[in-house]
Amino acid sequence: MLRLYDTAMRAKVDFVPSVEGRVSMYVCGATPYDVPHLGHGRKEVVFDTIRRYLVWRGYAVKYVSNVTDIEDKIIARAHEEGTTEPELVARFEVTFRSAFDRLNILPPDDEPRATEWIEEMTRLIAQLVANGHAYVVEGQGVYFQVDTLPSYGSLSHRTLDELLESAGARVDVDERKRAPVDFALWKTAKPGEPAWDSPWGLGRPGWHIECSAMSLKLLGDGFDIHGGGSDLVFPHHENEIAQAVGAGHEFARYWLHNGMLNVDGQKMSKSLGNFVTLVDVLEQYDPRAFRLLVLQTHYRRGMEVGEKELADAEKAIGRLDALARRVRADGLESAPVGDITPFRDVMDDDFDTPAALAYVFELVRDANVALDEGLQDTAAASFATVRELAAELGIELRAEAPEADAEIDALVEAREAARRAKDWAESDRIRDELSRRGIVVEDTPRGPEWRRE
RNA sequence: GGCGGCGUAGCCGAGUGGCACAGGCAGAGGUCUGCAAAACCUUUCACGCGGGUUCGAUUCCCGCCGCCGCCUCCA
Repeated sequence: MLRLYDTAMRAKVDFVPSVEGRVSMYVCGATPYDVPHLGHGRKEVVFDTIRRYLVWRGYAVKYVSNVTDIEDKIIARAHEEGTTEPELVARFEVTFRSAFDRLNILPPDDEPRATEWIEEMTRLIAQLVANGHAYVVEGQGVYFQVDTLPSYGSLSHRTLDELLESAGARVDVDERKRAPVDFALWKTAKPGEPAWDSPWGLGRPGWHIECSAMSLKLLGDGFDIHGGGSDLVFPHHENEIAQAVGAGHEFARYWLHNGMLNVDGQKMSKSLGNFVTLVDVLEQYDPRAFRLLVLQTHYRRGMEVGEKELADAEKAIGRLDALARRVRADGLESAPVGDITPFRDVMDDDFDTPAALAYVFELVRDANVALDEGLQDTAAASFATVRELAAELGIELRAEAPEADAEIDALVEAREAARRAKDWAESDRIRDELSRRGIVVEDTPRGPEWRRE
C-alpha cells in the first residue's frame, strides 16, 4: 500500500486514487521571468520522481504542470528590458525546459499557459461573484472575500482570526479591500499593461485563479494530487482551494509539498539574493549528480546544497558508472531484474528516495563483490537491478564505449609497450601525458582501458 | 507574536520503543597493482541539553537551548 504525507491532514495517509488505477496530478510550475534556480530544479526532480514512481507502480498518470505566463513580475521585467511579455516568457521557457531536460525531467502531459485559459478563469470568477464569495471594486478588480468561506485555512491550518491578526503586520493593507486577507481574482489593467476582456473590464487574472481554473478544467473535480513547493502552501494553495470550493467544485484530494533548498542553512530564494542558478550548476557538474543529491534527501525536508555536496554526489555517480563499465566489459548487461521489494517498500512509504538509493548502492557493492569473485550470473542480476532502479529514479548509468581515437590508442599502446619492457618511467610519462589530455587509463585484467574524464 | 519543522559521525543524510550494519562523500589501515586507477575488506568518529513515561527512549511526552520555514512575491 502506497502511503504519502498529506499536508492538509498533517499525516501519512493511505493513497487511494479516485479512479482505480489512475492518478491525476497537478504541480504548480514556475513563472519564467528569469533563469531557473536550484530550488526550481529540486521541485522538478521531486515531482518527476514521484510521477515516475506512480507509473512504475502501475498507475496511468496524467501529469499537468502550468506555466504562469502573465504576472506582475513578468510585466515589470519585460518593461525593464524593453521587450514584450510573450517574448520574455518564451525566452525563459526555453531556458527552463532545457535545464529540465538535462535533469531528465519528463515533460508534463499537459503544460497549460495562463493566457490560453483566461475564459475559463473569468467563468470561475463569475461563479464566485454569483455565489457571494467575491466582490468587485471599481477600477481595481475582483476580490475573493475570505470570511465567506468558513473552511478557509484548512490546508495551512490557520484560522481567520489568526490571519487577520498577522495580516498588515508585514504588508501594507490595500485600502480598497474589505479585509486585508481578501485576495485578487482579477486585476484591472493600468494603461499600457497587457489586458484581456472580462465582465469587469480589461484586466488580467490574479495569480491564484490560474491554477484553480486550469487544474479543474484539465483534470476534473476531485483530482488526486496537487503538488508544489512548501512555500506555496500559504497563500497560493490555500487560495486555490478557496476559489474552487467557493465555486462549488471539489478540489485536490491529496496535497504534497517539497521542502526548501538551503545555502549555508538559509532558504535559497530570489528575494534573499542567495540563489544559485540551475544553469550554472548543470554546466559545472554532471546533471545526474544534482538529481542524485536531491534524491538523497527526503523530499519534505530542507536540504543543504553547496559545492561540496555536489562534488560528493558526482563521485557517487562515478561509482555507478564504474560498475556499468565493468559489467559491459564482461558482456553481462542482459539479465533479469532481481529483488525490487526493498526498493518498493521504502518508496511506498512516502517516497523515501534516500532509503531507496541506499538499497541501490548496496546492490552496487554486491555486484562488485560478485565480479571480484567471478560469480558472473550473480553480478549480472545485481547490476540489472541497479540499472532498473536507478533508471526508475531518473538516473541513467553510462558505460560509453571509448570512441575510436588513433592518437590516443597509439599512446596507450606505447605505454603498454613500455610497461612490458618494465620501463616504468616511460610508461608513467605517457600516462601523465594522457592525463593532461583528460584521459584516464585503467589497467584491467583485460588490458588497458581508457576513457575521458 | 501565531503556526509548523528540524537538531544523528569530519560533511551530506536515512531510520528505529530493544546491541545505531543505513547510504553517499571524506579519513586511516590492508588486499590487488611495477606504481596507480577501479574494486573489495577492516577501521576511527554520532542520536543538542534536562526531566518524565517505560523493564528499556535516539525514537513517545514536557521543558530548555540552537537552527530553519510560513504568516508578503516565492519552488
